[in-house]
Amino acid sequence: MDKLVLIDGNSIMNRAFYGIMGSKMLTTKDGKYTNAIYGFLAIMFKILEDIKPQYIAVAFDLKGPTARHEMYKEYKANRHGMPDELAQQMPIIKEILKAMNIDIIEKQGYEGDDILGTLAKYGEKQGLDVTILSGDRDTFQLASDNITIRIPRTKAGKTETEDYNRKKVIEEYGLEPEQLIEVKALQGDTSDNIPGVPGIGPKTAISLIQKYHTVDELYKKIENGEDDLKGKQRENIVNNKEMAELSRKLGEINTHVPIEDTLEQIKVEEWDKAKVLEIFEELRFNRYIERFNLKENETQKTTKIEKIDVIETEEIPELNGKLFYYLDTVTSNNQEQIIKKDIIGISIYSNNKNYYITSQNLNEKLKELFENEQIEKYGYNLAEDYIILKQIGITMKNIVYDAKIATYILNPTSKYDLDVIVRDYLEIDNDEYMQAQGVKEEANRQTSLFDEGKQEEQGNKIKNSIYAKEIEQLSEVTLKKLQEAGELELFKNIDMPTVEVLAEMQWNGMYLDVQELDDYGQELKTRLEILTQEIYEMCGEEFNINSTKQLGEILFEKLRLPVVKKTKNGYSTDVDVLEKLKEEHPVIEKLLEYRQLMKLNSTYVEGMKPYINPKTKRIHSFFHQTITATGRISSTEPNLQNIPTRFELGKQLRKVFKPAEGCLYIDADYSQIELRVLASISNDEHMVQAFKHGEDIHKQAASKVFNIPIEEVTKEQRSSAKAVNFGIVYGISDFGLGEQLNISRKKAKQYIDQYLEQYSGIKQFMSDIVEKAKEQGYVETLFKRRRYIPELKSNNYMVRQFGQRAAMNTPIQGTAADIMKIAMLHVLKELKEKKMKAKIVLQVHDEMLIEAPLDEVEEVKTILKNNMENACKLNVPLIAEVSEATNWYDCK
DNA sequence: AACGTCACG
DNA sequence: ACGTACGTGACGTTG
Repeated sequence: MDKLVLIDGNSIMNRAFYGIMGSKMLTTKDGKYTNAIYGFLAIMFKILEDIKPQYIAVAFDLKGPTARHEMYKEYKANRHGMPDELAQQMPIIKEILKAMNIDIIEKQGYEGDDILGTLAKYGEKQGLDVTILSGDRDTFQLASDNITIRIPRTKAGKTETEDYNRKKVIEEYGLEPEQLIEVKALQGDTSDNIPGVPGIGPKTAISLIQKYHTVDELYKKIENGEDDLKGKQRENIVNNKEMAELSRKLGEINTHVPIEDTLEQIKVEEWDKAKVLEIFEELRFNRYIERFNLKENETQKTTKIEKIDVIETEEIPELNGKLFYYLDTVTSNNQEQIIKKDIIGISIYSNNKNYYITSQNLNEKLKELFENEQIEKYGYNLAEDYIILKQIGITMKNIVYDAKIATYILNPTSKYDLDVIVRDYLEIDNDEYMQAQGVKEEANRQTSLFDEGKQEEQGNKIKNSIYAKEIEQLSEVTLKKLQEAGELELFKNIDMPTVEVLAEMQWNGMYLDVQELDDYGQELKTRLEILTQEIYEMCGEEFNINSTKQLGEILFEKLRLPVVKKTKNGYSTDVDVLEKLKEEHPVIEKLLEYRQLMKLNSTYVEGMKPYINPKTKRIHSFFHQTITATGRISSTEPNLQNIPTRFELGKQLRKVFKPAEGCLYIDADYSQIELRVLASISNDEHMVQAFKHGEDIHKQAASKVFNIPIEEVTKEQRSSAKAVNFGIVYGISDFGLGEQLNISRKKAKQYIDQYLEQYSGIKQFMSDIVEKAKEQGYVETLFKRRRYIPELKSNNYMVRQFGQRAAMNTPIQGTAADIMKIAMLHVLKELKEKKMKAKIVLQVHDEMLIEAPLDEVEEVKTILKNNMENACKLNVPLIAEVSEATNWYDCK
């Protein structure tokens, strides 16, 4: 029997988009998304292989209302349009299908489902065996003996499929496929916003239809009093007859769409191979190009995967001054380690050969390699290696190239798993690479029977050797690209040296007094107990205060407080809302305090404890250099960059962070660094003057915004102007400023207009930078750090607006981040040169914290101040405020 | 896994 | 008519 495959284009694209997104977002060079296309094709090729159909067609939805919207204007009203990243992929998949001569069927006013249904029934009549590929279970109503619905299921990352024909539907639902329409009529469908009958879920709906067969019959029986329904349920069904009937119409797939396409047109044909190849090359779908031999006519550029031959040795090979390496590590359960990994070997790539070194005295070999200042180190994620080596007493020297950092600088808004960057920059698929090596492994297995562990060990050696080799290849490719982008200096002079600074910071860690932390936590917990009881009492019942859902119900339904703001799932109960409700009910104040204490206790007391290293009694946070879009550092496990400071109670926590015995903390803060950067790069006359003359910048802004002499500026006006200054840095919007200052949008707009009128240089800078960003597709910091902003090209207004703000903010935030990095590495350099014992222990964007022995305090203060203030030359002075104290709290 | 909330610069 | 300030990370709840 001939076979017909019908694909629901939108639903499969959706599945593919969300399915592949989690693991790794596929993109082309210029940042276009391709993950949905890739996934769609994977699913389609699979079904073509399985079924080998003679006929195939793909249905897509067109934009615009359908017959269902006419019946019910709320239909799919809860759907927000597909995300831009997906929408961009739709025209491309259609182009590919065209090149494959696969018929695309779209029909204005009809949904994909209707087209599929019509074709399926038509095909069945023509005596074909039909398979519908869809991610949507609604299509089950189409199942018959000759029509099968195939549903892809993602199970633990793997895509499996499940087939539903008439028999399977009856097994699972106990109903004929057509009866599922009746079920949906009662049950409704939240995803399509089909109402159904309130209070009836899937279980009840199915059992009702099993008993009454159809909605029509159900209501007939009720009219005749022949039903055996009771109570609330009967009432609901009776009262919602119209809804049920409407829902039935909405849920039924129309199998009578006027479609002109003939069987002849949907016949499977040969591809236009040249065209398909062209598109696949652009998308860099090398896997598919190979699989379908699309290059057969071209000069056989045999992308034959070479075999990796690993030379196992105890000796260090000839290196030519460069070490391309990848450490072989195993997880350690030694809780005293900062990074719980132990080195068991090292893969080295040199002179086109792969070496794997393991020996009785591996550590000695490693020391010889890594402490040798003559050998340049090339690797991946060296900050981690730095610590792992440090744990066995080795200090890595001459760090030159980190593939993670290089690719981060080339594009700070993507992912940097080694396998991903290898695919992006070398066009190598490591899975395939490994598999190709597996053949050798397979052969091994037959000659001698190794145990499982040995096999795995062998696999790891090969894998690590592939990595070591790829690091060499990556360095060639990315250094060239960095040069082309004008980012090589940034890479060499700023970001690479920063690797060591951050690794040192993690290694040093911050000491904290556990006893004091515990006492602090105890006080919080005692107070929380009391608050909890008080809140229960004032609300007249016990509930989970941490649940916004439950809290919302209590506040806005039980206590009938006015609803200030909504979230997409219900009532908002955030601080802004609670602050506005303070006068309405005494419980609000308690809630605000509860929230504050809860945060402090769970995040900062309990959350901190597990990270205290039992041996050093310190916290060794990770400082990530490749996370932010702007070049800032981020901190995790735990985040030490967001320890409370704005409110006194929270700030107290900083008292538990202390320097070691015989040491002091020296803390240095840049004053207004972002506004100074803005002044400098915009070269705005007034702002530059203000900073040159050491004026109060917010006060000056107030005098300009409110058009009054500087002496007459009130506290409130200064604080409003401060908010405007912040807003400017963020890429201002009248709404945002209004929200922040609790003033009308109109008023906020006045402030902004007045501000930009006065600071005309800033106004100019803002429009120039957006213009430039649109033109080039990226913005740059003073030190040439790039951020691509594809959002500017979006068809979505909101996304475009965001792109504009990012274009304005990134040069400012990013330049400030660059300056801080420079300052840090100069500070560390000087400390090292002078052989001082002082250590950098923390960076918080514009703040640097150093732990210094008493006798070094004065010198460290000078070093900090000098290096921070002279990190670079701007049109305005850079000011660093330095303080010292016996704990972090007292650093002012 | 996503959301709401809240901590920081 | 829509829904917004930039950049982060962690926690608890809920689906």
